[in-house]
Amino acid sequence: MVGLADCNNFFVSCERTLNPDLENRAVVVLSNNDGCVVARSNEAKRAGIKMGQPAFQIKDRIRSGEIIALSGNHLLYREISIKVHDIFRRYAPKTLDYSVDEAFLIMDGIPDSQLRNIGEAISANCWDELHIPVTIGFAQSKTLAKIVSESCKKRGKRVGVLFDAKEAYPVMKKMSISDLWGIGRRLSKRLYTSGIYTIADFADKELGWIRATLGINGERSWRELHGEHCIELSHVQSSLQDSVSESRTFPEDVDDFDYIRARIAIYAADCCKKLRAMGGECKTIGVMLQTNRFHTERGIARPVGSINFDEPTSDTVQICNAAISILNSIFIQDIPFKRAGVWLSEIVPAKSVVPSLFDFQDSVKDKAVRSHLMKAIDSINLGPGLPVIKLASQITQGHPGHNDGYSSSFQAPHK
DNA sequence: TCTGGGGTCCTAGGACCC
DNA sequence: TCTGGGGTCCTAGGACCC
Repeated sequence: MVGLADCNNFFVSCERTLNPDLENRAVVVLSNNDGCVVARSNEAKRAGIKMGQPAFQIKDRIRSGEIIALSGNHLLYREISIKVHDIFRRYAPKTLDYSVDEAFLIMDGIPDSQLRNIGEAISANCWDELHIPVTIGFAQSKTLAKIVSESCKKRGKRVGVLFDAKEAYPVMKKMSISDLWGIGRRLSKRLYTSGIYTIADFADKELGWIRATLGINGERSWRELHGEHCIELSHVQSSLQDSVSESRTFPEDVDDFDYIRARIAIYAADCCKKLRAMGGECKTIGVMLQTNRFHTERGIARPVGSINFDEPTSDTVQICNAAISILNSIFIQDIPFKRAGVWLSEIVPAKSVVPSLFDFQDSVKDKAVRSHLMKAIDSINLGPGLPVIKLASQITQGHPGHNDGYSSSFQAPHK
């Protein structure tokens, strides 16, 4: 059996731990630039606020006090997330951290009769110690566990256990196909045209048709609904991610090259910090620019470029230089951009890096010195907030009206 | 006027190999 | 005029998740 432990309305619940006045109120948490809704309390859901809804569409209801809107505090969420996952680990033989607010509990070797009690204990501990409400569903597959936990939330229950896949049928009949894990907006639209509206409709369809229409992922979902365990989460089991990235939407369209160059340098440096923190080095770096996807009158542009390094690296100086040279090659004069980002991929463990056959003695030594330099920078910049040490290329004058925690880094020439 | 960010996986098509 | 078959690898794009 596998369990899905899921925090209810996670970001809002985190905010409530700091401010009890938010209890029983319609509360939403907003994305970067206070752009759109990324978390809702039950009261906000009942008030008709949609996930991802642009904040400007509800600004009157926010101003009137009917809805409380908060800017995200992601450092807080990460801190609480770690504690919640620690509690999960106390009770499950093995866990797979799936997201900030969710984990799968692999209950191998635990008698079925104990599952409900374990679930109750986890939920009670999360509430007593952290004041975070958690719902847990147990079933024969991850997909079914998701369905069980979802249905528990709707009924206001904390724990659900499903021993036989067939018992899920009445619930699946009431759930839209778009609520099935692995079926998003596009695929559900396609399925509607074939007369599949509920998860039960999907489970009733013959497997051959599913395989031909949706490929291997559809087949896996179908099998999971019938109680077969077949979705693996390879990426969460390894300590090394496949890629890291940093990107931001600007508050306004920008065609100022120097401004964008400074952003790119900052994102690249932040990616490097993440990369070193997880003990990796990357072989590839990419840079991406995007025009405003809502202003399509003049068409949209999404220039991207990437570079492969001869040797895996996590050196901020080298990676920032590469990022800026990519930017130089993809930047388009006089086109206003709304978003920019940097990603690092083909990540390998730092230990396993073998010096190239053509690495002469000096460059090996140089690499060792640089590695010490990066460690020193990371330890000085330890912790949240603005970096103390950075490359000159990361310094920017900021941009009017832009406050994302970076712009204040350069205030006066004498600094 | 105002619309997020960070990830993973699969597939189709092209290049290349013998 | 006629011009093979089977395999791997890489990449871009599309789909999904929270």
